[in-house]
Parts: sequence; C-alpha cells; structure tokens
Amino acid sequence: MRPLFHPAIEDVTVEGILYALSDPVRVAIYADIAGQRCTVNCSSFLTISDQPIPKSTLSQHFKILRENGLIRSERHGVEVRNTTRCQELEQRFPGLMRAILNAHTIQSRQAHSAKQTARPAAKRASRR
Amino acid sequence: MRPLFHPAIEDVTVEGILYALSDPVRVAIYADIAGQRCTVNCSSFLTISDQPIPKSTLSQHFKILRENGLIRSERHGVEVRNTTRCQELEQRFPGLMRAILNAHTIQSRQAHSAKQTARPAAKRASRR
DNA sequence: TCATTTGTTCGGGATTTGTGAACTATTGAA
DNA sequence: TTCAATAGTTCACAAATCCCGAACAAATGA
Repeated sequence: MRPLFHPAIEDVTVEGILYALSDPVRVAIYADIAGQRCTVNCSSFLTISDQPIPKSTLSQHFKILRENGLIRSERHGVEVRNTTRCQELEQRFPGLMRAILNAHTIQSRQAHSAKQTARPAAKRASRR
Repeated sequence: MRPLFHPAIEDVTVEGILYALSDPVRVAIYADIAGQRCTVNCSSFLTISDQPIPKSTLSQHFKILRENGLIRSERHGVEVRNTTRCQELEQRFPGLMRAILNAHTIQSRQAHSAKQTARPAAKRASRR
C-alpha cells in the first residue's frame, strides 16, 4: 500500500485550501477534527448529520483534505489517525483557518435556529 | 435579457464563498475588484497576468462570483459594473474575506520571489 | 438604419466527482 | 497457521460540471 502523501507546508496553496473546504462534507470533517483534542479516524464520519457517506467517497474526501495540506494522516495498525495541520497553516496564512472555522460555526448556528423556527433552509447557489 | 440574480446576504454560504474563490482566475478577479476604489466591468479581465480568458468563460466566472454573494453587478447601458459586497460579508462572516485576501497576497508574494530566485514554482495538489 | 461594444446563452467535448465492487493490510481469535 | 473482522484504498464507469467557440441579445453612437 503506497504511503500517504503530504505536501510541504510551503507548497500548500490558498486555492487548494479553499477548494478542499468548499464541500459541505469536507468542512464538516475538518471542523470536527479541528475541534477534537485527540486524533480521529476516517470511520467516525460514515454518517454526518444523519446522512450516510459511502466509505469510498469518504476516502476520497480525506485524500483531498490531506493532499491540499489541511490534515495529517498516519497509519496506526489497521486504522488511520487524522490531525489538523493548524499550527503550520497558521504560520503560513495567519488567521485564515480560524476565520473559516468561525464562519462555519456562524453558519451552522443560523441553520440550526432556522430549523427550529421552521423557516426554509438557505439554498446553496448553483455552481454553474 | 433576464435580470442578474443576487442572493440575500443571509443565504450566502461559507461553502459558496470558498468554492467561488478556489479558482485562481476568480480570486484574481475578486482581489482586483476589492482593491479598486471604483467599479470594474467584465472586459477588464479579458487578459489576466498575460493569459487571455475567453469572454464566455469570464461571463461564467462573474456569474459564480455573483450567485455566491461575492460581488454585486449592475447593468449600466452596454456594460456591467461590478463591486464587492465586502461590508455585508464582513457583517455576516467577520474577518473571513480579509483573511482570504491576505493569504492570497502572501502567496503571490512568495510565488513572485520564488520566480526571481529561479526555484521551481509550488505545485498545486491534484483535485482528484 | 447599421456597425460597434459588452456581455449572455447554447452546445459539445473534456474533465471531475460520487459510488459500488473488488482489493490490500493489519489485528485478533481459534 | 488459518480464518474472520476491521479499516481503508483503488478501480471503473455513470453522472455532473467545466471550458470555450459560435451564435445571440441589448444598448449606444454614427
């Protein structure tokens, strides 16, 4: 099994970071890992907010987070442990990750309260 | 010709913003508009850093920036004038746009100095 | 009226993405 | 050792998206 590739911190790009976090599943994963004290394995995310994510899809998502420099993954026996590269990223792009995670929190809070008051959920703009 | 759609600020999502800015051409456009004092029309970007961008592609890029809430576009006669929605965005997601633009600046500066010292340019990680 | 300018829409090929199926690697139990 | 279970990866292919030339629409000015 080929080793897990991690880019050097100076090869990490803004576009790569933004792209990786532009997917709802991936921000959710990243936010969760960033929030944890300990490491997290992939299978913790087989369901995200009651939605099942296929294993193969999850694997791709982790690959994208990893290859764009957001997380570090290490094999430990049968599982892979993931941690964020927050500190390195903070050095390279000060304030960026914090701002994104903060925005994400604001948005989830709003989505949650909207749900409670039975208003229709905000619609995501088309990508086309 | 159908009117230009702009989402209400509360319908703007983090994912949408990150997606819109995860493309090098689009950040370049956004950064430029944000840097200008006055409004900018689309055709100003028919070439970006010596690279020609087809008109139809450019139109799509503007549409994506607009429909994800990053810019506001108004028809004025034959042309469309674009401005950022910085202030609204700052209210909704404090610090986000500034952090992204700042990261972008850091990255361009590095790319530029790397070019000067003839080191190979940082490679973008694969999207797959 | 007609040409020019500015931008949009359409159609298609090329590229990316999502996912089931098959696979690899490690662990633990019999 | 052998076998089953667990955790992920890789493959292949359908579906979705992206890019861009060609055709079009709307406003302006000669």
